[in-house]
Amino acid sequence: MTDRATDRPPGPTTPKAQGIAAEVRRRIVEREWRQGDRIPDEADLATEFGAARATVNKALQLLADEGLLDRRRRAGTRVAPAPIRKATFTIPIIREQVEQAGMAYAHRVVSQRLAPPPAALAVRLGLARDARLIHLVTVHEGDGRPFQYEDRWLNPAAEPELATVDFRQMSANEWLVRNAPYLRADIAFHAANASARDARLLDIAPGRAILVLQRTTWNEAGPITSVRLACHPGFVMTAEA
Amino acid sequence: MTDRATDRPPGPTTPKAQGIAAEVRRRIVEREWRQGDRIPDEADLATEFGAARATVNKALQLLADEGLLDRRRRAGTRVAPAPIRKATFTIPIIREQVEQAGMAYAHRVVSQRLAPPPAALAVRLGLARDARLIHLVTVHEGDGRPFQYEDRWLNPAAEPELATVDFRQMSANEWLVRNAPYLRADIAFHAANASARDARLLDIAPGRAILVLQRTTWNEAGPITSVRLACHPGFVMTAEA
DNA sequence: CAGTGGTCTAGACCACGAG
DNA sequence: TCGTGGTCTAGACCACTGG
Repeated sequence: MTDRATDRPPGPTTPKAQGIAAEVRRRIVEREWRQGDRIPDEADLATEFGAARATVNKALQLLADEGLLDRRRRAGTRVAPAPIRKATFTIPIIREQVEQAGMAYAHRVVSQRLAPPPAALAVRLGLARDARLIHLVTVHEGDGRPFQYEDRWLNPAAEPELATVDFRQMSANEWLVRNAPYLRADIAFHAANASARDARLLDIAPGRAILVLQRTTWNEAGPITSVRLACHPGFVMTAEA
Repeated sequence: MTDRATDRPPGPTTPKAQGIAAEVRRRIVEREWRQGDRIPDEADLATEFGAARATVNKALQLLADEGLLDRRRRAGTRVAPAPIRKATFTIPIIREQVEQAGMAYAHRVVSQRLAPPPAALAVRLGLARDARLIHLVTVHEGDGRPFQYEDRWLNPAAEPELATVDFRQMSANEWLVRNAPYLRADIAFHAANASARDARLLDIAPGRAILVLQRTTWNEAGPITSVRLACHPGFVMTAEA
């Protein structure tokens, strides 16, 4: 009997590991196993569920990734005392964001020029003060009205093709998403009162609250790009967990 | 030769699957395999890397989760044409957030009373208009100054213990994180100009831009809580990817 | 219909770290 | 020191879907 299915009569299409994870999750949510409790080890659970240990391992790792379990060698597996929950959101292509909202997308380049990085940026990116970067300001529009505007620095040293791209054809946002896989990204967002410049480019009153995203991406050759993205008032970012 | 180590002389401590993932990632980032290209199937890669197919499978699933690969039965594995990248952030206990910033934490309950949900909330949560909820307004302070304030609705029908908790002892935020594992959560955030009430409770000028989080969590019995969290100006939320 | 990924099993060795 | 999770292997069957 080398096959899992031979001893499971109807066999629903739900993978076994997910079923085990769901059952363990239920026991936690319904307090059958309480915060801090140690739960049976993988071998015991494998017996209970009639599964191989590898399958139980997969299920428990899922729950550990969710933050519901703490797993440590020798110490066993415990229900996390204060589950650290994570939420994930997608980094979209702005054009698709606009189009999914049912609006016609357009973007226009406000300015583009070669320039050395400002001091603060040079420090943050770990670049020399005299590095040659592309400074690009772009407005993304939906139905002809400003939707987001980005103030972006691009580093051709990390991504040589950047020097040859025409950003009027395809926005830097989209070009990068499609062509420049990154290894690491830092993201931060905060609220800000629109500056005079923000207000002008987004066509809103100064002082309006806007959501601002700062994102920097890196590959093995160094920082690719760092961008400040100012969103139109009313923009809502959603996530799930 | 049933052991992986016997045929790998030095064997660094990096798990094999991660090493394979790193190598495939490198080939993608460096354009050896281009967006849309089909890559060798699992069996071939297993041969190339001298690993079992299950190990290769694990590595490729990692990359698929990162959004770098598209995998489909029969069609094979391809480099994602427009990698959908995700970022994750942690849902913290506010007290720990404050303390990690080096401030003394305190919280105070502004108001607490039983009340039926407002119409909009009832719809959003799928509750009857006459449901009995706890409406709780709390201010979280760092070094005696307002840090965040929350306007929260709690549903004892989904979490009976809620009815007996003294939220002056432990904030609802912390009690929930520690005691009420949830199955699903919706999160949204946006920027807002502080209303008169926001301004009063956060001790700031009206109109200041604040970051607002809306979060609703659910368990199998229904919605547990829905909260509007208003953060002090200057608050920055960070994420990684 | 047949190739490819998805999943499971049984067995094994290893690394870590609590006791 | 030794129990527990971490990982790998070889083999197997299945589910899906492109050609």
